[in-house]
Amino acid sequence: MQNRLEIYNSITRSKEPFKPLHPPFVGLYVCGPTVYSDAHLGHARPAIVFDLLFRYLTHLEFKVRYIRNITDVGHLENDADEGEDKIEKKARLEHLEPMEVVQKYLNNYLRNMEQLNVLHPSIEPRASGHIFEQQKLVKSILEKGYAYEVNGSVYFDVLKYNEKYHYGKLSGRVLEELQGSTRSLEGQDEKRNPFDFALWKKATPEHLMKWPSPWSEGFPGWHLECSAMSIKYLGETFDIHGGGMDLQFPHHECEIAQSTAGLGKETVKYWMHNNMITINGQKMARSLGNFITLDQLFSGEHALLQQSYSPMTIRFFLLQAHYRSTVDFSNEALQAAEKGYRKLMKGIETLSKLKPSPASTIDISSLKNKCYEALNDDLNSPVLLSTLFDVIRNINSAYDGNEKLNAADIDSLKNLFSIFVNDILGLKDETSGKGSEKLTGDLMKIIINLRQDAKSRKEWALSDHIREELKKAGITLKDLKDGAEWEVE
RNA sequence: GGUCGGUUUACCGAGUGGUUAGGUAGCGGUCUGCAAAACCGUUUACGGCGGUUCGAAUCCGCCACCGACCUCCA
Repeated sequence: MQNRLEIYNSITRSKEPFKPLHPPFVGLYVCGPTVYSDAHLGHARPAIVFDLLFRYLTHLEFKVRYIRNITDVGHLENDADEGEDKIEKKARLEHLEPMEVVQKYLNNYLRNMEQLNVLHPSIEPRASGHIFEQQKLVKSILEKGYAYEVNGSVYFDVLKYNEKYHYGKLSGRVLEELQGSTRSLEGQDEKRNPFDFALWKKATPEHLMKWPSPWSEGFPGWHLECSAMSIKYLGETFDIHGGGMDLQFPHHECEIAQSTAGLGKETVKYWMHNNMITINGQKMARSLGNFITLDQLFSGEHALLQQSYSPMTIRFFLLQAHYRSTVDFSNEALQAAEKGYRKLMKGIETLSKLKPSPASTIDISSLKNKCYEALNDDLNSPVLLSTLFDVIRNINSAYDGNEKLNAADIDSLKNLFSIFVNDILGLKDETSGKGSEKLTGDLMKIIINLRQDAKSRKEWALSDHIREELKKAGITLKDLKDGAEWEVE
């Protein structure tokens, strides 16, 4: 099983057998968010996709070091390497320190990830904490002659790089074509070519987040942090680098160029890219303003939402599609996912209630293999789920007495769901815990309504009896002008 | 304009050159005091036009439409 995993490598545009560089160790780096506003549905996608990969590799007994960075510096608001820093802009708008903005939205992002049952990566490094490493890489690139300094800023020399290496190999860009199509922008006169990109930017006087360097008081270019931090924690060559498809160009292309120029060799073996969430057929993105935040999904408070959707519904919804396909948001699709998710959870509960028969009428011997085959085929979670639903139907049939399962088969099915549903897909039953609060509320509503009926019929003995019994159970009932409220002692 | 990807039954969404994906919804039935759940059955599709083939939704070509990237972006 262990060596059968195939993953789609963006750089070769084909599925390849996964062979770690140094088994049993696996290095995995994924581009995390820039924390300057609430996380939206689009942020959940890579988090869940690579959580699935992390969980599966761990299940296969690889020793995975999973790095997911937090970008807290260096993202400029406007066109290429010019304009205001996004975090600083938000800080100005909200009257906060830039690092306060970062902390606020980072906390929120991490809370959302926990709600989605996304495991914490091994390390969650922040760009601002790795300025030294980034400067070191800039120095190395300068020494090798692939960068130039102008007025305290350092730019990567793409043309020079392309003489020896291949700029555009990941995204399929051809430099001559880029030359024609790259927009000419204001304030780019420092660059030798419009497709050159900043490694270090000299800060303007009003810029808040800046650090001393040999070139100027300034800040690192956006692409640099991932190169520097992946090298620091995973080494000069590592296994997998992931992220959203929208990062393929220019971000990942520039990363490849920087790392290759600085180290003289390729760093990443497998590039994996998850596809986008769309809404009305268009990409969901902060900059397009068509996003729904995760908090809004969980609470239902958004004009486009007909209801709230639980974190596990969202997780199930995303796992029902393959990670390289786009997923279009709609209430209809989410409601279907909610019901499907509940059916799965209920089926697992039914399994635990099943009474063993002497012999089974269902052959479950090939199930586990089918599940592994689905995952081994480039993490095909939809096919895995379809296999699991076939099992659910069998379990329900057995519960209805149409099929039979013996004790050993019931045990191995329990084991199967524990592995694939809980451990690998990361789906958990959320009807207990948080759900029980809702249940209590609903129960109380029923009791209170019954008591109101009794009161309206002047059945005071009964209504007092209900109140007393609730008191014994630790619930205080308070009659209001119309209706009643209650609280637990 | 360039590069890349997509178009599947009512909706979502997999997939393979010839055999039921799965979920949701609908319809009929079983069960049931009613309802719900569950089960069984059912509706059976692959953008258009050509080509290859004994056979294509699956391979090739052309066309149409949609999208992503070419600015920041998950």
